[in-house]
Amino acid sequence: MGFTKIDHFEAVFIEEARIFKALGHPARLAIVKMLLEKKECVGTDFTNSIPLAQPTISQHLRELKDAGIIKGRVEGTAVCYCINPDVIDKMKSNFLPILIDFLNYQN
Amino acid sequence: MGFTKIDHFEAVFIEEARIFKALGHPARLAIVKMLLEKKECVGTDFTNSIPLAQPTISQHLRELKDAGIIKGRVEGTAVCYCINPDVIDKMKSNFLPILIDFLNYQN
DNA sequence: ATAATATATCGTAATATTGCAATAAATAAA
DNA sequence: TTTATTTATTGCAATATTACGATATATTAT
Repeated sequence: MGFTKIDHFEAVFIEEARIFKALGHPARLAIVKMLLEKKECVGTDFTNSIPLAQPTISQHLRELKDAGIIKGRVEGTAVCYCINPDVIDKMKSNFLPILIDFLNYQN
Repeated sequence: MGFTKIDHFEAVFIEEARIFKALGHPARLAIVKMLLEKKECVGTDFTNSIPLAQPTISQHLRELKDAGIIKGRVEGTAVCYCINPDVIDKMKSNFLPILIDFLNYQN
């Protein structure tokens, strides 16, 4: 079908999967890594370094925004993007535990 | 189009996005968390606790296997699944750095 | 050999995702 | 006001994903 039967899963699982999914595309990963490094980027920074058309990049930016990973604020004709500070807490509560479980995993 | 122009992105990015993508579905996240906790599960363990049809779960298991996250070994009529030990290194090299970048992020 | 159990595969339908050209919208500069 | 710049939206085509019933396969038990 192409949809996810999210109603059956715990809310925490769905939220966590949502973040993983948002990071599960090379272009979105590139965007996030640029923001982690440079703190702030405008749209042209992405269109200049990511080999996809501007509307496509705009779409990926919106997906990251919908997932709560980035934020944008209008700055003249440009939009200045940054990591959403709220996502840090999500990483602490969701990502950190599962990563630790992976690293502690004994065969 | 629905396909990803992976040819333009660095191999490391693609590999990393692939892992995130594989974890980006509640059912697959549930499978992985069960395996991290119980070390070993057979197929019925998943079909008993995840509210999806058996073929659907089998499909998710294969995706996790294709992404290199889990392994399966035949055990009588059952298949015994576990975390692929190789994934630990992947987590160390891909997952850990970006998580640290998130946690160290200063606004 | 037959039946039971467990998993995988096939076929198919519905929905989602990815990508881009064209265009709109919004602000800044001339 | 007109033009340039930057971003978002629309419309569309192609491909991918999700889900499940039916069925195949493989092993074990009777």
